[in-house]
Amino acid sequence: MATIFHVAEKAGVSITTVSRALNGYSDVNEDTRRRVVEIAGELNYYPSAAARSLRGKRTNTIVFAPQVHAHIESEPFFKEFIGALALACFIHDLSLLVTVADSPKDTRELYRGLAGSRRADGIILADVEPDDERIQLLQEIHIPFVAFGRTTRYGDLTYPFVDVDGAAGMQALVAHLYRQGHRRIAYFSGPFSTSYALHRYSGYQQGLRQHGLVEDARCVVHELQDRAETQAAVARLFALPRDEHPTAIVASSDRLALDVHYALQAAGLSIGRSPGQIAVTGFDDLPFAAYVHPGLTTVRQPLDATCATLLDLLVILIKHKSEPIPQHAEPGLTWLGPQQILLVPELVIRDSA
Amino acid sequence: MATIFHVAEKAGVSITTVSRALNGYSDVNEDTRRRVVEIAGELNYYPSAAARSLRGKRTNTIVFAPQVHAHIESEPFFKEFIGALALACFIHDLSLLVTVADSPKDTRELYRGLAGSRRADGIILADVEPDDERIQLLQEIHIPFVAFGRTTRYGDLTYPFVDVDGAAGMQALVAHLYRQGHRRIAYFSGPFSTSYALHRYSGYQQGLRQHGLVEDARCVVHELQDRAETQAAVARLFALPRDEHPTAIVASSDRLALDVHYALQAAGLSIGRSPGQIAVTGFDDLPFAAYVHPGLTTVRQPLDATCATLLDLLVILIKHKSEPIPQHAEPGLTWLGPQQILLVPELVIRDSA
DNA sequence: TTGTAAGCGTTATCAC
DNA sequence: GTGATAACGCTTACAA
Repeated sequence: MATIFHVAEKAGVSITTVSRALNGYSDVNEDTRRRVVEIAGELNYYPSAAARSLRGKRTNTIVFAPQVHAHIESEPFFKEFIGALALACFIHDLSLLVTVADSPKDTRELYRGLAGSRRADGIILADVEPDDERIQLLQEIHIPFVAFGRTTRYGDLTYPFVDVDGAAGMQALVAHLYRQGHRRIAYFSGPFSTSYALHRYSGYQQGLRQHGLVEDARCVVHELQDRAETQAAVARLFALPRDEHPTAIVASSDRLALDVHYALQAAGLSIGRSPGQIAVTGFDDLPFAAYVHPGLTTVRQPLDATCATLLDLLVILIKHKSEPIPQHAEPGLTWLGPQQILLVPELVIRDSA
Repeated sequence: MATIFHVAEKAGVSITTVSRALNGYSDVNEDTRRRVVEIAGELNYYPSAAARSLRGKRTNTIVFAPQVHAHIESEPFFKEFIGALALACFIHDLSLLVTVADSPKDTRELYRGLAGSRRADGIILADVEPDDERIQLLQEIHIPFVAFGRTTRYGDLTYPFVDVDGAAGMQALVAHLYRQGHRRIAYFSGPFSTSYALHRYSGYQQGLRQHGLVEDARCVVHELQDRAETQAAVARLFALPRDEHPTAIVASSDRLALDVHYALQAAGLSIGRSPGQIAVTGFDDLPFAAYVHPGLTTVRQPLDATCATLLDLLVILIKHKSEPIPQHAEPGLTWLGPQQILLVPELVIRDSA
């Protein structure tokens, strides 16, 4: 494998000159540079990543470290996320390292290891929990990071994040349902272990309030874990007196909406916008949302924009370490605080609601 | 950030001793080792990955390098794949680097760069094409790799791969349909740019032959690109004389099966196993397959086993570089050649067929 | 059982 | 414009 020495030798110059020629320094004779570049090509020379990171302080690598393995397995959304992130990294000419840890303890160990071994310049966090202890850990460790998602205390605990405004998305959904004539709107949610679940729920509540509707505890179900529980919840809903049946069910995610979908069909209820049908909505706009029948009305997370923004932020943090971040204006983007960006999701209306 | 020097200093020993103590060498006094380990813990010391790779010849990193960006975006399967691979890497204590390249030319450049910069010990290939030029490139470059999927000439061009037996899966599907009484079985396929598409199709043909059925060119559609094309193809199918209508449609992937699903419903045709309904099958068993209604009968790719096997193979290749691979027997696993493994997929029967 | 020292392939600092 | 040379943090002969 060719090293800088081989190139230097063949070009008849010193390694210093090779390094400078290849790294675009100005104080190199143009002829020399051309020769060096050409020979580097012939020899198939690429600088050793290890030597570079050892010498310089950059690895040009960032880590995507989702919290729990369970998510990577079961939450289809995070698969989408990795794909978009890989693309964004490619654009930024960064390598993407993907790690998984099973338990919170492993996670701590993982982060410490990542920082200690200087394997990466920065970390992208996901699955942020309402009171995520990783934030503090990373701040202690002193490694640049950007989270996808907010803790509940993001106000005091100042740290960089990008989040999609789940509350706004849910409000748009409720407004849409209201316009369609719905007055009894149920809400189904998965576990509240991540904070986006909380935001989405509060968006639903705000949406109701904005239209003068009152939340009915019997129509709100939290912590739904699997399809069986969802089926039971749907059954309870339609065991209510007939005039108290909800006409729409808002699910906290597309995944859950599918379960609702299934449960309704199993219960012999029809899904859609026509009178007599039950409206169903999701959140995320996963690929299958367009494919189920009827097509799922949902809220699209701007995945590419999210990943691009995450990386933009992270790259700045890595470069300037502690300089303030310039807050530029851009449509669909709100600054909640320094380095704290909120993106607006988009309502996607299909036939289910 | 703590280095080996800090640990050595605080422990009152030389850096050699620290290195040996931490790397589990036998010729270190037990007391010394304990002290070193303890101090390393206190100081939060982790060896620098860069220094390690520079000195030793290992990076403990492998790359997942799917061919084309388009796949990462549009082929849901590869998202699943990354998740499973990340987990397998975690188990092997390896870091997983994910890269994407847009064009074949970029891919060449990417691989050369990966090898040249010694960023990783090995590569996992995916999206293998019938006559994939990357195989030869990687062999020239001399970097250990294992492919997920076969070229058509895998017999002569000896290279390591793991593949799921698509032909066997399709045969099982056809056999299942035959048992259900189907005699006119259509086949819909996406582009033949990857070789698994070819294998699946030939499995369909073999399946027909095994049951004395004859392939009807009018019921076989290839190179389906999007939903519109699929809809048109379905329309053509049912524009045939009534007694020549197929009673089942075998799709080459779950993704395509969803399009078929959609097209049939749009055409007012019902999907399922009852008389008068059209049977539909997929391939992959993506998460949504269980969620669509009716549940999609399909073939499950053993994803975890695939990734585990890929890594087992790759790790051996990295370690022994050129030693022969021991071919151990295991259920559901066939050795096609040295370092060439075929895994058997599993029929998953739901309500769509 | 422990320490000394060489070297992995870069880039940055200085001198020429 | 160019070239020695030190340093980055580690592992591994070799010496003690």
